[in-house]
Amino acid sequence: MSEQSDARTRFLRLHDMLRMRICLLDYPPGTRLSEEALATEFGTSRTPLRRVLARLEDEGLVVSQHGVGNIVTDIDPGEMARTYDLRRELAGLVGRLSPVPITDEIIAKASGFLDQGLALLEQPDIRALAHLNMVYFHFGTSLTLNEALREMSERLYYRTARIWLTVTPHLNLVDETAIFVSELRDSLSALQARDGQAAADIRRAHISLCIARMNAVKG
Amino acid sequence: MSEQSDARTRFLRLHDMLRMRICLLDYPPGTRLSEEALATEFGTSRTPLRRVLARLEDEGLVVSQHGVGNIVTDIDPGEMARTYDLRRELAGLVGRLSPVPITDEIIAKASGFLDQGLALLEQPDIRALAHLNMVYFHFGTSLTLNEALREMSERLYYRTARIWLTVTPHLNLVDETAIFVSELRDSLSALQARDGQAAADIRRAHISLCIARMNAVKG
DNA sequence: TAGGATTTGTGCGTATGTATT
DNA sequence: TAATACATACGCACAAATCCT
Repeated sequence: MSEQSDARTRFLRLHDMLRMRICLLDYPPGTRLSEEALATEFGTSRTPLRRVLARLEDEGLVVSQHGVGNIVTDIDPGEMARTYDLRRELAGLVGRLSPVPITDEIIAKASGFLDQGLALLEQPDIRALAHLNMVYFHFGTSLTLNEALREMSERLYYRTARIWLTVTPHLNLVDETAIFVSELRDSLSALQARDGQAAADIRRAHISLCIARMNAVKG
Repeated sequence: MSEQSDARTRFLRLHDMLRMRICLLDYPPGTRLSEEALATEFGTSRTPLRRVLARLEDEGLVVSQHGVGNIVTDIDPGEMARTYDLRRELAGLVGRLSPVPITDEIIAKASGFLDQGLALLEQPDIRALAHLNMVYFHFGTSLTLNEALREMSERLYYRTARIWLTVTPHLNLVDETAIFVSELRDSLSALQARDGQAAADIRRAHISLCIARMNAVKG
């Protein structure tokens, strides 16, 4: 079985939680993450938390300064734009490097995402939209067997996830939801045609469009 | 100035040293890296070393098992092949995503690498070749301003650096050196023409050829 | 400028897990 | 199976750095 050691399980859980809080802006840029406060909250000592914060620092989500604190990093628009450029290219590669065969199970998952997206259209919620986008992104990377491509894509996703949430309030939430739903619909169509490359190209195109919308807000 | 805190400087130094030892096969796969032994060697306690080992684990170079040790990871040929596939694509992207203008200084550096390569032809040395390859790789990634692309490329480089060293003994060292020198020569020519995309394409092509040579050994 | 409050970094003793005898 | 040896994981006390008064 895929038993995990207790320590590793806790590490992964804490890392996921903190990363989620950062990416959903529960901890906006500049927030100080106190080791002692978090240790108290999670019922551990500082030591395991320091391991988690170290990884978040490696991932570029916090910076740790001796005598100051663990500070959630700021979002540099220029760097975010360049990171999106790379994410766009990686999204296309998912269809070309070791793509998985499209199974009925995959199509069912895509169909499920579309249902959830349609539900969000009825009852728009930026936080739920961000969460669905995150889960859908993982689904997208699961369509390649190239482990390195998956890892890099996800790493970059979490580094840029926040910028979308900060910009969307300036856009129209309903519009953004509709755009996302149309992506889900296009993606499902491509997968139903058993065309993984087309599905990847659709995600690639939508990243391009997302970049354009964010640039429009900036300008 | 770019002052670094003492702790961070030490962390980076230890991380570089251990990563180098792993990638140059001073620590072959399966080696156990004892926290206490390393702490004694570097004159620290185990705590800072655990931070370094944690990062090496995040990078996929070691796995840490409670009660067992920090073990240098094994090299899975299939995963290495897929990682090389991605490295090849990223090498091409360096020429397209935020490429730096080619300056005389850059050309001078490339010229210096060629000189060092030629010196290695006179006196072949697999270890020196591996080291020059590493420095040249960093030079290659410095030709893009896209930070994420640089980071991902380097991360993947260190993950695959070992497979080349394990395969080369089965190839001909002089031949491999000559191939590398020809890459340096082609790269210099492209840069002298101020064509960064051509330089990136050359690196991309050489990664393809390297994959082919390694596959030939395997078969 | 100096000093105290607060934070992260370090060192070490102990708990916990693993492998071997 | 149990006991022993030895490894990493953890918690805590203290050192070092920073900030504010």
